[in-house]
Amino acid sequence: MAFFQDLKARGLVFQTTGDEQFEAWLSDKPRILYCGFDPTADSLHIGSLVPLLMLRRFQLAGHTPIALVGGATGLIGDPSFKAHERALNTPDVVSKWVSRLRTQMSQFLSFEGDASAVMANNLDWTANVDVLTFLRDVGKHFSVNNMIAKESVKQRIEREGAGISFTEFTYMILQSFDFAELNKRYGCELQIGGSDQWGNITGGVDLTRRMNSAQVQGLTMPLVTKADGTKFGKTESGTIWLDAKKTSPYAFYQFWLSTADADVYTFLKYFTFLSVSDIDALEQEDAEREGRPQAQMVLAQEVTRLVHTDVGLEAAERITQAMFNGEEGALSESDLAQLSLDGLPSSTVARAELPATLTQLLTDAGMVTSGKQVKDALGRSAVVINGKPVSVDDNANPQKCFAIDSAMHGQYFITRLGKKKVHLFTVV
RNA sequence: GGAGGGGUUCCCGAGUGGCCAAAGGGAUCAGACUGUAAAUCUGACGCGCGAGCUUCGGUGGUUCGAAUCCACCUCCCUCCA
Repeated sequence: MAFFQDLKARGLVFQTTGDEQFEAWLSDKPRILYCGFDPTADSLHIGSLVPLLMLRRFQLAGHTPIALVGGATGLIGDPSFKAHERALNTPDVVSKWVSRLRTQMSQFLSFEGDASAVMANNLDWTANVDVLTFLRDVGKHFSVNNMIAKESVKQRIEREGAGISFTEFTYMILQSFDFAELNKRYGCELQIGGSDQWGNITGGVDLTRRMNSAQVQGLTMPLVTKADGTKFGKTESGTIWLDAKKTSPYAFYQFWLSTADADVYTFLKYFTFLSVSDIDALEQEDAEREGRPQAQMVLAQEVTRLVHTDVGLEAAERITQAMFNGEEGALSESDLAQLSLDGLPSSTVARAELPATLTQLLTDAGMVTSGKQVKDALGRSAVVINGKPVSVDDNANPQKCFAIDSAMHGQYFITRLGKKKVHLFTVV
């Protein structure tokens, strides 16, 4: 299937410039494109995965991707569809985040061959532009009338109780300048981004035409949404990050594994490189089968492998296998040690230092955020230690719950809270 | 600089002297049902095993008693200059 047709079949094309002609333009010859990522944290999260994988899709199709990290724009803050003005981060912090993101982004692209990827940082061409030059050469091309008409800032302008600073309002100009600059430096002629970036992208298209007399294009991808309307990418424990130190491969794998049926085939198209026909076939197969679909597992495997490589995937699968196949009693001592290394949440406590209550212990271990939740779970027999449910009466008696004779291999206690939370305690 | 309107527990949003740890909705967590899914129902949802303790932008004050009244401060919004 032709590249652009494939993107459309995956549902990855939300809007493009040039309407009908876009496809012909794209298939005409290899193009140079870019996508920007602002440093708003010390890691990217799965929200950035769609555009990141999109760059890779383009590269695999023979186009040259430029991954831009927003060392400059990150200092300003993108107001697009944000309800509130945000606090500025210090240059120091932003520059640290920039270097983290660079490393993360580069793992998804290839830096070899004809379509070798390029890494760029917009601070390189904005840091030394003085205000007057910027206002005269760049700002003059923007009509405030047009800018305030953009949907992306509309709620900030119209909404009661909100507002927008000049700083954030200028963001669009800064990003537009990036496109013009990348066009000049690298011959970049396409910018891609999430659908919330449409306003910024068209701003760049206009500016490039005015400053460089060049016609460039834009393409946006849909925002990832869930069928039940809740926010994608967040759980109780927070954001799902790409950094293994912030979200372990196991937690990452589990996140994808619990995708709702209503979303899973869409996500397979968004987040994996499996062909659309394979995904459709899988959907067909799942529909004919009784019980649990295979799709979630395929999704979890594919995405975990993409982000955390085979090593991370294997670790995640080892834990999942051991914890959710009802065979935890059969685990050997070395298996248990491996689970901990693989990223199963675990901690070591000295027997003499066990706290007075289970609520305290499980809260300290990070299984829950408050003792109340443990109490609630205890009342429903939802706390299980080495296969044995613990009751409210045992709360004040951890010594009994973690008695040596109920330990696995003399010191291990697999503690579950609910169906999904597992923690390995080593009591010595 | 002037006039007015706001800042409530993760989010939205009620509450204008005691009945308020604070309505309602959302999110989240746990249970039942299932398939580590969805939907539905149930429970929890500031912290604490508990007695109890700490909250309603901040600091003081009035009062037996304040999220609610007063003063000052701070941040945000709207309009005027």
